Amino acid sequence: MPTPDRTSLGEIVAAGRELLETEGLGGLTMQAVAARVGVRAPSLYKRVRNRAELVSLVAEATAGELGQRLDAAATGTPDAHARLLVLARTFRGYAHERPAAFSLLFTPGSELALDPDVLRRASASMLAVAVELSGPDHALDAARTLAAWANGFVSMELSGAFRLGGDIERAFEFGAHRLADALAAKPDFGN
Amino acid sequence: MPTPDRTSLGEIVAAGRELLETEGLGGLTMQAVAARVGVRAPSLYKRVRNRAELVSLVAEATAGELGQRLDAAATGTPDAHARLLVLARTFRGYAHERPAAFSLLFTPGSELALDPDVLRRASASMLAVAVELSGPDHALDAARTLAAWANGFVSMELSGAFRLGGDIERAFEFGAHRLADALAAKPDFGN
DNA sequence: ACCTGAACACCGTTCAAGT
DNA sequence: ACCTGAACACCGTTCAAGT
Repeated sequence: MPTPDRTSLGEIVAAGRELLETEGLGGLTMQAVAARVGVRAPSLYKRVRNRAELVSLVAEATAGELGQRLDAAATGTPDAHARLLVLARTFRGYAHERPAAFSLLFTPGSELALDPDVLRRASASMLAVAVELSGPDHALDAARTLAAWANGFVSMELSGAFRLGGDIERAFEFGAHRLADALAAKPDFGN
Repeated sequence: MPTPDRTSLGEIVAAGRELLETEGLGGLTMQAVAARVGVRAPSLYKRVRNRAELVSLVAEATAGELGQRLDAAATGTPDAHARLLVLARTFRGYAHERPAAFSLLFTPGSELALDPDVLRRASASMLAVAVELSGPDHALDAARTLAAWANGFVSMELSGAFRLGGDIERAFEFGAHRLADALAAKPDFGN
């Protein structure tokens, strides 16, 4: 005897994202998600294999949203040097807006199962600016340098690792400007 | 009626570090730690307030060890430019050696309670090389740029975020060399 | 075909009782 | 003074039984 669905995968993932941001990853429990969508915990297993898969879907949604923000920011800044600065600030702004989601996405060794296509789209704008700045030969190296710095800076900032005082805003701008200069194509001396 | 101690805080932290590396953070349970030191779980609460404190102590031990490695590597490389490269490679080497401990230490938003003194010592060698390279005015900014890049690079590497092929070794060396150049003091144009 | 209560294994943590 | 079993609240997950 078929029954009308009382929830959906989209609703479940949305509930997971809300709980992540309000209660932290520890508060993202199957029971809390179930309560939020008006169902009992065992019912979630009809849409999701287990909690790990749900957490991965939440992270994937975050990656997609971050990628859209970066794309939107890149559009309308034709100059590559200026665009790198805009991308860096947008990346950091998103992390401040959704710190828990950002932490989840960039936690090292997290065993997340993310769709490669979503990841590709999320990093496309950074790769594009790297191609323009440093030329095709070192584009991948340059993109990885940029992504590593931005990710590392915001991760350390969010975890309170910058404890020696000073102006964090200024440190970020310093890094962004120095990187934009450093990644620009240089004459090739053979390495 | 006093009883001879059957374990110690040092033994407990050591057991925690072993479990972290072999079983992951999820395998670092109070019961597993207790079993490893030959005691029952409730006894651990005589030495440690709760699991969160034990995890913080494990992370702190990691920070201390990493700092020692960096100090040892810095000693004996007087040239600042070369020393930055050595420090970066040592940092990455340690992360590869103890990936789970590294991940724990640098997980953003982890709520770890770390001794500020241990953290200061762990970052001292990076700060010193930044002072030498970029002068006192921008030393803190430069150190943060360097630490952010190194941390971000290794974090992304460990979480498998570099999925576009290419030579990761080369990307690391590229970043290290470009940063060493970029952080060197430049004439001050007023910003 | 979806939803549920009951059950299981496993956590962290507390505490009275042992020695 | 340390250690323990028992107990509690809370997880994730499975499954037979309901509709």
